[in-house]
Amino acid sequence: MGQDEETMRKGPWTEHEDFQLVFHVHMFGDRRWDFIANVSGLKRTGKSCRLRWVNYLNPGLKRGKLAPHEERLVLELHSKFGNRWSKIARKLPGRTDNEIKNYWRTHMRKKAQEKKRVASRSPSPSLSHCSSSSSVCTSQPIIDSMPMIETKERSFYDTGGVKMAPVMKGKSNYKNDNRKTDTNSRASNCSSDIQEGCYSMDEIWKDIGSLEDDDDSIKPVFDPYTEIAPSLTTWDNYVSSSWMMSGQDELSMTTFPITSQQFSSRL
DNA sequence: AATCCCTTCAACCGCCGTCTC
DNA sequence: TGAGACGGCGGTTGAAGGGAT
Repeated sequence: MGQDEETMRKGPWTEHEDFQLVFHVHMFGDRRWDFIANVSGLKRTGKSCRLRWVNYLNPGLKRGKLAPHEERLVLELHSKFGNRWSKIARKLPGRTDNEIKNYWRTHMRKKAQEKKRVASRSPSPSLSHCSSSSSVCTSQPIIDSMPMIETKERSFYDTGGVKMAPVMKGKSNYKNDNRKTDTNSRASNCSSDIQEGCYSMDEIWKDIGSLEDDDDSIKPVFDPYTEIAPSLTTWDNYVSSSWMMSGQDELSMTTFPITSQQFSSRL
């Protein structure tokens, strides 16, 4: 990799970075992450790009709480596969391994706490207790040595309704971005708009679509919604003809087909 | 109103398997 | 066939939100 480790950005992604990543995945497919990391001008590792895409930006992702049938499926599959999160995730379209892993940790911990509480209250040593609303009991230990912290009682399946916007959840997804200094852009108001889903990925995709309409020099090589990666031929043709790869390594923001200004004006 | 504590989840790390040369 | 590069996976961490006190 051409990028110096120390110049690599870490931490939360900004809207602009997301936009860049989405654009480049749209162009090149979701396979060659190191290439995308270099070409996009993002100071991120290929790994980081992949993770952001897989766990957050992929348009095929479902957002919000797991449906009851999904919860049951997770329980069933976990009893079958254990902590093979990616394997479990594959059975739940639109859900990521990270999401399921987090779900398992938080909800199983709750369930374990509840179990513990019930056990300590009831003199009965019965171990057949299952969470009141759960129809599935796992046959193996619930938690892998999870620390038990006594908390307020709450039902394991306390769904409480989905109150988050499709993409922007309760808290901002752009923790350390520079919108505070960019007072003119729509992004500058984003944090207050977040509850209303200020700028969802749908919108980003829409924008990318309209950009392509505007400028016929930018053509996707695959349809992100079909998740078909570009063929190698297309890829190579594209690379050799569209980008001036002579400088290699660094196709920086100057070659990014959308300028920062255009980007902010679209926000 | 201020502070504390708990919960959530995005993102990082390290390891391992696969691919490419 | 071996080495290096890369991608995928599971475990873990830490920032931020929000409820409780």
